[in-house]
Amino acid sequence: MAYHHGDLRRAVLDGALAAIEADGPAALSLRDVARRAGVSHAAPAHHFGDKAGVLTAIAAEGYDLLAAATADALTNGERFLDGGLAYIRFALTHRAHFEVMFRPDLHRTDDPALAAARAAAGAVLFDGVRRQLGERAREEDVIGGVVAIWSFCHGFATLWLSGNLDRTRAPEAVAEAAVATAARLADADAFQG
Amino acid sequence: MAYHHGDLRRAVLDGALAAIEADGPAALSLRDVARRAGVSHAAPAHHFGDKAGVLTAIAAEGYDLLAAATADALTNGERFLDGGLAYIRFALTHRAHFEVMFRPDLHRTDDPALAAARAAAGAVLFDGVRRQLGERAREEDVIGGVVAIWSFCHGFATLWLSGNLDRTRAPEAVAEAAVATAARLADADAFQG
DNA sequence: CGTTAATCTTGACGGCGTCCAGTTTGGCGG
DNA sequence: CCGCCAAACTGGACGCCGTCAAGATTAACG
Repeated sequence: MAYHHGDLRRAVLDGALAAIEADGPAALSLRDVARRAGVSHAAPAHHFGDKAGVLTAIAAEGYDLLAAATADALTNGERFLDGGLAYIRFALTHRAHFEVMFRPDLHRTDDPALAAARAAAGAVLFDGVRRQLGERAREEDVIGGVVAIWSFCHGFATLWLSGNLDRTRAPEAVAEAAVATAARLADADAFQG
Repeated sequence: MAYHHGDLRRAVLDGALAAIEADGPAALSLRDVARRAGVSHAAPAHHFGDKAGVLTAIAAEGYDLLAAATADALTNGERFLDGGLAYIRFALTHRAHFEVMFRPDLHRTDDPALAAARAAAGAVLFDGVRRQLGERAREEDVIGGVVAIWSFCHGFATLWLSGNLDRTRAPEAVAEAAVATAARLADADAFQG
């Protein structure tokens, strides 16, 4: 085994992601990750400083991936919901990233790289909604739209990942059906009882 | 210090809840909880068997509290959304419970008491939606309504708790504004681009 | 080719969850 | 009122963890 690993940083991230995917973020052990990477138990700390550093890097990477995944759908998607479906698809296919990103107690929220990645991903969301609503849309409506679609998609993804939704149908189909139902209920003034 | 604590079970739960509220579930230490309860480090295990046992009990208690909190609003609420606002309010005021309930990797998901509490809370949600839609509602629509309102409210609560939403306004106001915006967008066929 | 900085190792420390054998205590049958 | 049993709790041990400090190894560059 070479003294220098080559790309230990990447290896630690990948090992941590695999471990989180398997057993959740709580069960992550840096020593185990180091062991699997064929490296001493203290090596990871040299690249990330800290366990929180590893999770911070994962969260930042997650925001980058999320921004890339949603950017297309939100700029080119035909429907308001297409960006949302991309969000859901990201959460389900990058479960480990997703679970770390929205757990502030696990990482250093003041990390500059993380803050930048988060801000960029947020900008993608806002711009996409603004574009859907047209340039003359009131800022108030943009915010409302962002909160609405973000909350729905985030909640759906979280509930799906935590096993609270019926998984016999495809997630996209379930989500679309829910939105369609909600739209019909809104039309029928069901929200006002 | 008396050899018998009196109600150590409750003391452990309360101590754990306080610790989770302060630093998140990942930072929970049974030894620390025992210390604060004035009891030996191995005492909690005698009541819960396990750290996962403590978290399982917290999750079950959370589902009971959630069911109670939403039952009123969903049966007596005038609007479809009232139950949802109760859900959000529960999440924000019982943050520790909420954060454990939806993290299956932290507790024993096959625990009978937990499964029963979860099923009861789910039944409250389903019945509330069914009542809002009328007895003649198709099961398909009930499911769609449940997924829609549950996803939105759960996502909103999660995003709020993780610090991703603007907290200068009251959560209920932000949530209602988002729903109103989404309803108008649905009316305007904005979902279809 | 030598020096310097980055990379990694080794060992130590305290804290953690969990198991185990032993101690104390409340409560119940007599 | 007493003795006894089961429940509650203690104290210590074990292995694993994250983190720190000091030293060994290597890559890169003048």
